[in-house]
Amino acid sequence: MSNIRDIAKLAQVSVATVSRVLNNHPYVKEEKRKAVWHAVQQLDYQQNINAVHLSKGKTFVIGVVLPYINHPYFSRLLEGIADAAEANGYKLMVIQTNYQVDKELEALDMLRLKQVDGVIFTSRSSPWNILKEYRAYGPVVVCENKMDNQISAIYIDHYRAFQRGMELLIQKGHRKIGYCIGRRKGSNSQKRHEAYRDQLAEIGEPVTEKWIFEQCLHMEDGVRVLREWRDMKEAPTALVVTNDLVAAGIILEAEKLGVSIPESLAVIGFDDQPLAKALRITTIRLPLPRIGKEAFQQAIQDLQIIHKALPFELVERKTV
Amino acid sequence: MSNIRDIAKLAQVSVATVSRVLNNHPYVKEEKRKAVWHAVQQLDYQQNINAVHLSKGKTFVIGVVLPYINHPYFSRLLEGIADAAEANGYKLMVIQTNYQVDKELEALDMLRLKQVDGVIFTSRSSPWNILKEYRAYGPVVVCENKMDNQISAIYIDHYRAFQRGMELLIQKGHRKIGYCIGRRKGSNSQKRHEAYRDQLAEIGEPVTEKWIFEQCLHMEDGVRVLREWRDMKEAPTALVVTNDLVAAGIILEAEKLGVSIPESLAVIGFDDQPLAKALRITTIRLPLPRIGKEAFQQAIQDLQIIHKALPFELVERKTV
DNA sequence: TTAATTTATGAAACGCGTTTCAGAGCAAGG
DNA sequence: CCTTGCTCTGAAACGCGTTTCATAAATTAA
Repeated sequence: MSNIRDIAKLAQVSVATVSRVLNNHPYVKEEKRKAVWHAVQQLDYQQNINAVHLSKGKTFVIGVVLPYINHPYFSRLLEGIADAAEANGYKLMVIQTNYQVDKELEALDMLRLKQVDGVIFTSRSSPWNILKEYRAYGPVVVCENKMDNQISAIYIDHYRAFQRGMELLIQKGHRKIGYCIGRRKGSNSQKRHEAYRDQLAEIGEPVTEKWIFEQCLHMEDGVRVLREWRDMKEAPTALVVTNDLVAAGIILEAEKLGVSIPESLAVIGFDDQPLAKALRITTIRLPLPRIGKEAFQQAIQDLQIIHKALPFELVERKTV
Repeated sequence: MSNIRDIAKLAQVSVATVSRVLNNHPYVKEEKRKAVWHAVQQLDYQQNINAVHLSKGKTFVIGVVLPYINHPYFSRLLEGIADAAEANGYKLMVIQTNYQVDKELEALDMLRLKQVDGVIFTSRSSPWNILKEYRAYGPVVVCENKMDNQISAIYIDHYRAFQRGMELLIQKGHRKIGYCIGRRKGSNSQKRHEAYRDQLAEIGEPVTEKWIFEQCLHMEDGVRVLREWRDMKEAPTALVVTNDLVAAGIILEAEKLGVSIPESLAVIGFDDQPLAKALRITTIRLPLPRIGKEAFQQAIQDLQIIHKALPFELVERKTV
């Protein structure tokens, strides 16, 4: 393996000149330029990017933490991030956390150790003050509605989005409404719960804990929910399902068990995945790739801390 | 930012000793050890991992190239890789290529420039000799049936898997059989075509080009296929669909248009995604996470070049 | 008691590209 | 003719952790 000094020697110039040539800097005589390139060929020189990273103090890599890679919500988010990264000449380091705090910490440590220039949290378990602490080492961007003057946030206003879903159901005459969620903690989930609570209060209905289905992430969870729903003595007439995949599971299982949707049970999903369209699921469309894109932009250029809510959109189809 | 030399000065030891302490090497007097840790605290020392990478000539990062992040086939593969990486203390650099050769080259360049210790190709567009060329810079692992004594391959025997699907259809009496594929080139696709051709020859049927549907990756493509199928003067009675998502699109669209499955059209999918189970799609189950896991193992330890086919399994449900 | 080990430590070299700064040479401006 | 102001170069410093090698000191084995 030859290095820049070998090139300098062979081309009879200084390493500074070699560096200039390799990086296309001006102020190098044409003949020296040629001599350098010639030497590069001759010695089959390969740059060691780690030396560049060390020297520049920058890597052009962004860390992305996400709980599950194989979930369309996060896949689409990641896709948006990846497209933006590609467009800006950045690479991505992907950390799958399963919501384990120590994995999230690993991602933050990459920032501290200068392995990445910034970190995007698509979701998290770690307490907020940890993120703030690591903010000192570089940009940290989250995808949730959290106002903090040190950390940028690109998010969906999940309170309003959930509210929109509730409104639709209420407007259609539903009063017994439940919901499905991935997990209870997490600020996005909390916002949704608040919307749920407030909307029910609006119509004078109490919150029924049994109608809140947790651990809803995949299709199988929807199947589980529908079965539980069927076995309830007092069951809701409508469900807000914070994820199309779960909504699809519910709907397909309902079909199998002869439960008519939306007559016996109205379902509204979230995300507007292709699956939702195929199954004609009424859903709240979220601009996931765009969240990813804007979060990325903020991760590489966090000069101004921003908190930006992106718009959602109700897509009415056949399940409400 | 303090560095190891500042620590050495403050602790009144040499940098070598500091390094030993930080890495828990033996042969350091307890008092010096304490002095070093004390200095580390005092100066709030943070290691610069880029210097470590430079010095060690290794980064504990593996590059993963995949055409589409947001596709369950690749998501599941990536998930397997990510789990294995996590278990082995490695990080992943993910490169989404959209099958563009220049993006694939970027991934290979990371290997050349020592940014990653190895590269896994879950799929590719680049010519084989390019991979071979870059093999000199480190392990390159592919997920396709390709025998080359320099590059390891962890794959499904797509010839046999496709054959298995065809056999089932033929056994059920089908003779007019078409298939759906993501793209025609790509060695996995070629193997499948060969199986298709050979199985048809077996029953004395010709290959009908019109019954080969390309660009089938997403649900929408399945919708498109079903519509095209419906408008055919002479249409196949069965389709081998190399991806459950597309199979689902076909089935859901068939339902909408009143086409009965499997009576009017038999469909066999691939992968066995949760969606296939939910829609009761007969499919060939592929061990995607396991491919990812084994490919990863090979990427970090490619002492022996191997070519390993992993087993698939026919899962009979209701669409054939 | 002497030889052979083991423990402990630091200087220096190694991995390697970037960038600053001083200085030289040369052309354009006044 | 003299002063700015480019153009062009290289020495040296900078970013920073790891590892080898020589050496000294302390044990243990013989």
